[in-house]
Order: sequence, then C-alpha cells, then structure tokens
Amino acid sequence: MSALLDALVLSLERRDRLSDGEKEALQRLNWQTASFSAASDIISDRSHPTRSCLLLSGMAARSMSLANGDRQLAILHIPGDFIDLHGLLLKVMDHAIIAMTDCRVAFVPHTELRQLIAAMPHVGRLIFTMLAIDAAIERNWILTLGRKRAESRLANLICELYLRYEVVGAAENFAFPFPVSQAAVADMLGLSAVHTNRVIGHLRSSGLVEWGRGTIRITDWRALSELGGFDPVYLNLTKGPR
Amino acid sequence: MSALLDALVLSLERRDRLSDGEKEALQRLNWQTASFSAASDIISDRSHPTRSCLLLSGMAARSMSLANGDRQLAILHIPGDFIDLHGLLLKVMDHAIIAMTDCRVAFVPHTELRQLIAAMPHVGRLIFTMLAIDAAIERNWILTLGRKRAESRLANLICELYLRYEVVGAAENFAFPFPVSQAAVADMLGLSAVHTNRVIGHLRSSGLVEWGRGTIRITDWRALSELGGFDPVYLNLTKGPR
DNA sequence: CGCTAGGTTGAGGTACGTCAAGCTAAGTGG
DNA sequence: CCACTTAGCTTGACGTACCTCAACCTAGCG
Repeated sequence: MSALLDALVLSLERRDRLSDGEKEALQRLNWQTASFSAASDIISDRSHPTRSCLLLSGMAARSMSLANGDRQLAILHIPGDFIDLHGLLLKVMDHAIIAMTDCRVAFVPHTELRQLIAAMPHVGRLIFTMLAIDAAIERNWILTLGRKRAESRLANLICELYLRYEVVGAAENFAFPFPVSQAAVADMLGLSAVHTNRVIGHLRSSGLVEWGRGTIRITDWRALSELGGFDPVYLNLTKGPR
Repeated sequence: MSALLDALVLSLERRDRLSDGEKEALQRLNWQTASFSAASDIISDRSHPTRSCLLLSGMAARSMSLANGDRQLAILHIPGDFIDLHGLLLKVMDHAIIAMTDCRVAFVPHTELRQLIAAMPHVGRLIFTMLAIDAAIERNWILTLGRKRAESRLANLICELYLRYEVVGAAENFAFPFPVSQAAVADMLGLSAVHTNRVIGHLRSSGLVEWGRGTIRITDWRALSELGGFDPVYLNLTKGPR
C-alpha cells in the first residue's frame, strides 16, 4: 500500500515485531495528509487537538517560549515520528510543534486511534512506547542542559540525531539531513546564537564533523560521542516483546 | 479498603472521573509494599524492571549521572505518583529512581497492569496520562534549564511542587513538605551547591518564601510565580473526559 | 544588483563555578 | 551530660563559560 507509514513502521519494528494484521490496521486508519511551510505551527501552544499527527517529511520541533521572546526547543522530530500523541492524552497543548522546514504530516483522529489502541493492546503499548521514548529523549536533554557544557551539548545532539535517522533508513555513511539554522540550534542547546556559532566552528576545526548545506557528516564518531558523553540507552534501540 | 491508593486516586480524579468499578479494579491489583531508606535506589539505572511502582510516602527523584560524578535530577516525585511506568514500556531504565528521604512504595507486576489496561481502556488512558504529565513536567524543566536564570528556576520548582502537593491534599496554607538538602536542590536546578545556597538566601530575604526544617512556605505567591515565569498549564489540572 | 537571512568575528560584561574556610545543629559514644 | 563527629549551611575571593552588542561578511534570491 502507501509508503506513507514506512518510516513509522521501521521505527516501531526497531523496538518490537509488528504482525501483518497490526501493520494493516495502522494503514487502514483514516490518515489525512497536510503540508506546513517552514516556521509555521503544526500544532499551536494552548490548542486542543482532536487528532494525532505523524511527520512524513521535513523536520519539526517541540517549542516553548518565555514572555520575553526567548525560545527553547525540547526535541527535534524527523520523519516517522508521532509528533502529537500528547494531544491524545492531555487536553491542552503546553507547547507548540513547529515546522523547522517545509513539512508533510499525516493526521489521524483521536477517536480512531483510541479505538485501535483498545482493540489491539499490543499496538497500543507500542504507540505509547514511542511516547515514552520521546520522554526519555527529553529527559536526557535535561541532563545535557543541566550538567554539560556547550560543546558536549552539541556533540550529544548530533550523535542522537544520527542514530535516530539511521533507524528510519535516512542516514548513511555517518551523514544525515540537518536543514536548520544556527539560531535554531542555539534554541535547542539553550545558548546564544553567537556562542553556538563558535562551538560549531570548533567542532568543525577539530575534525569531528563536516557541516554544511543542510547536512551534517560525522567524521570521528568515537571522539564525538566521547565529547558528548553520549550513551544511546535512552533511545531504546533494542528489539523485543513490549 | 486500604488508604494505600488514596493519593493516586486523588491525583487521577483531579484529571478525570473514575467509576467505582475502576477504583475497585485498581485496589484489587496485587500491590506489594516495600520501604527504602534515604539515598538508596528504588529502581536502578540500567535495570530491567518487571513491576511498576507507586510512591506512598517520602520523596523520590529521577536521577541521571555523568562519568565525572555530576548528577542531574529530572523530576521530584511525591506520594501518589506512579514512579515507574517507564519500565512498563521501556525495557531498560535509562535513569535511576532514588529515594530522597525514607520512602514507602507499592509495587505492582507489569503483567497485572497490562491486563488491567487491556481490560479497562479508560483506566489505561488515565494511567498513560500520568506518564504524559510527567513528560510535560520534564519538558517544562527543559525550558527552565535552558532559558531561565537561577532564581527563576528555583521559583518555578517551588510553585510546581506546591500545586502538585495541593492536588493530593498534602499542602495547606501555602506550605508543603520539602525534606531535601540544598545540594539535592542544586542537582535539580543544574547549579552548584554554593550558588544554590545564595539563591535560596535571596528568595528568603526578599520575603517570597520561608524555608526551614523540611518545609517551604510560600509567603508571596504572586511575586514567586511571576519571578519563575510559572504557568501551570503543563500540570494538566483540568478535569474532563480523557 | 540590491536585499535579506544567516553566518562569522571581536570586545567587553556577567551569572555562574570553584576553592576554601568557618559555622550550625543533630547525632553518637563515653 | 558533655566532647566529638559529621552533614549540611553560609560566606568570601577569584576564575570562567557564556552573553550582549556591534560590525561585517556571504550567499541566495527577486
């Protein structure tokens, strides 16, 4: 059938086996695709979503802002990510999901998703597992923001994204798409744009990464993951019954 | 029946109605209580839990550490909190849950919880809602660590804890239990113990809080929540069908 | 060919961290 | 009941990672 769910299925199956019936049930959901242009809200802060949302292409992020305009991004989302399961469980959005680039997404009504989860508890657990993995990624980011310096933060982000792209088959040869401005990286790292620029420059000149034209290539994985204190346990990349 | 689940039921019912049958089903689970002394692991990092865990008394925290011994706490848990739903969905713990004080907890086997969730989807959604609320609390902490200064971080923490204690009926008159050393607060705030001490001193001398002998009393809620840029939306304190 | 968003670089300021000392209060053994 | 210990709190002096402001540079685009 459609290639719509390919990345999602890859992502789920990296964590547990899906039966053919389960895959078909996912396909049969009433997905509605939509496009969003860069910098627009896919789901607005304080909104009350009635449907969940899967990222098909592009890059998105969970974003929170202060009254003074300062912005903090909590997690970057890549194709295959369920980017709004939260709305399914929480009534009001406490953050926005914004398109970092032009994005295509697929919406599915909460009512349908709820029925699927009730009818197929194993799929339900897997779907909520993705929610829990997002939470684990964000929890790791708390450690990163609270206790690591700028260079380590950036190294950590790069290592994590590489592995996540690799899971959905969108990375090869240690390179992956990264179509994001340095100002946005700064909002992810909790740093100023100026300092972010210097830190990127240092990673480049140290020969750990090549970074240009919307792509990052890791040229020294060992050194980079060491610098970031990166340990991928929190990504839950092991496969087994859940 | 037992008062064991009182705080949990209060916490769930603050978010949605529970039927008598649902409450009974929760009571009937095969809960096993246990005690942990301060500073011990309730659930160890990298362990593979086979049961979930509810905090009955005391205070616990999710803790992550770096190789150099630096520690970061992601969230403080109070009685009524389900402190390990993660183990239900994720195979390996990517963080530890530690007892900040002497704690009593109640364990329930994953198998039983899974059955309950499959049999009563509404209870299942509510349980996962608690997981999502924890995630929202942690996400808010990313904003706090990334974009707020020391004083605001502390103010935010105090406001949040007050409301959470209030939900389970354990706060009154703007006071709540806080049996935690300043070093632990520092590990929560991502600061050094010395700076944390100065910031606490400043909050005290500004007349926003009284803080002593294991209790915090907020003496100027307006000023404190303003200082912290505190907005409780992320705590999901609204009641309605979920 | 000019405009604009984004990237780069420099200079000076500040919110933190680190180290170190001394204090306080609670618990412990004698 | 008192010396001793110990964990936690407090304060000072000094260092630094990062911020702010400001200028300039670069590449893509109409």
